[in-house]
Amino acid sequence: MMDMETKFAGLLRDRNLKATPKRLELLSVVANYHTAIPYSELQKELHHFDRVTLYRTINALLDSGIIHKASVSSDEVYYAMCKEYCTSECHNHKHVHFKCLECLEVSCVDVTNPIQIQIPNTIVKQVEIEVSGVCSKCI
Amino acid sequence: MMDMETKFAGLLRDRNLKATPKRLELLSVVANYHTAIPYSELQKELHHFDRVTLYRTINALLDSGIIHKASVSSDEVYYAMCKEYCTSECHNHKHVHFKCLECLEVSCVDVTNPIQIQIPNTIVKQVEIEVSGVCSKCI
DNA sequence: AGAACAAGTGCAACATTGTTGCGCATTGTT
DNA sequence: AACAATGCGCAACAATGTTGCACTTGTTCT
Ligand SMILES: [Zn+2]
Ligand SMILES: [Zn+2]
Ligand SMILES: [Zn+2]
Ligand SMILES: [Zn+2]
Repeated sequence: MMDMETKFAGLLRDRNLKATPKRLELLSVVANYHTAIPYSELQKELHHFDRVTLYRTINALLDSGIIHKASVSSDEVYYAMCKEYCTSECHNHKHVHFKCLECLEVSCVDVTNPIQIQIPNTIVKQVEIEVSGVCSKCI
Repeated sequence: MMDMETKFAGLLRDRNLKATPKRLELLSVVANYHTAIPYSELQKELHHFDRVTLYRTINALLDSGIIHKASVSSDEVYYAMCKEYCTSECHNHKHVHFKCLECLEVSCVDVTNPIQIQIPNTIVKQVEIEVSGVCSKCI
C-alpha cells in the first residue's frame, strides 16, 4: 500500500503542480478529516500558513481537480477530496452533498442511479445537488 | 389587476415588515429583472442605496421569504422572487436553478415531477438542485 | 552532487464584502 | 398630530479576496 504522501505527490505532479510540503500538508488535513472540512477548520489546523498561501493553495488544488468545494446552502464553504479523476476543465462528481442541520457536518454521498434532469430547450452539462436534513448520528 | 407596488407592500406587511420606498424599489428591481439578478447588478441599479442598507434590506427579504438566493456553482450570488409562499422558517421551492455557462444568466425552472432523493439512515428535509449548461438563446 | 530554471511562498498593500452600533428619519397606529 | 417601533445613513471595524514583488524551494538536466 503506497503511503499517503507518495500518493498525494503523484496527484500533484500528474497536474504539473510541485509537491511542496504545504500542499502535502493541506491534502493530508483534507483527506484525514472525517467529512468535508469547513474553511474555518482548515484555517485552524493550518494556522501556520500565511493567509495568502492558504488561499492560493486551495485555489490551485480546486483548479486542478484534486479537491472540490461543497458549499451547501451558501453558508460556510466546505472542501473534500475528489474521488474521481477531475481536472481543471471539469469536476466529474456523481455524488451529492449532504449537510446535517444538527451537527452541521457535510459529507459526499454516492448515489446509485445517476440523477437525470432534463430542461426543455437547454443543454444540461452539470448537476449539483445539495441535500440537507438530519444525519444518522443526530437522529 | 393590482399594481406591483401595492402587491409588494402587501407581501411586506404580511410579514410585519414596513413597506418603505427602499424595499419597494429593491423588490421592483428584482421582480422586473428578466432572470435571477446577480448581486453586482443589484448594486449597480441601486447605487444610491447605502451599502449597509442594501445588505440589510436583502437580508430582511431573504429572512422573511420574499426573495431567495440562487448561488449556482458558488460564483456570484443571484436573487429571485419567491413564487410560493415562503417564510423565515422555510423556503418551499419546487424549482431548480439553471445557469447558462455562456451568458451566465441564472433562472428558476419549474419541474413537473418533484425530485425525490433518499439517503440511507438520514432524514432528508431539503433538496437544492443547481443545473448548469447552455440556455436556448445560446445554443 | 550542483547549477539553472520554473514555480511556490511570505509580506505588504489594497479592494470588496460582512457586520455592528448609534443617532436621525420614516412608517403604521392611536 | 403624536407616539412607538422600525428603518436608514454614517462611521468603524473584521474578514476575506486579490495582486505585486522579492526570496525560497522543487525539479530537471548536466
Ligand atoms: Zn472534483
Ligand atoms: Zn463532494
Ligand atoms: Zn422562497
Ligand atoms: Zn429560484
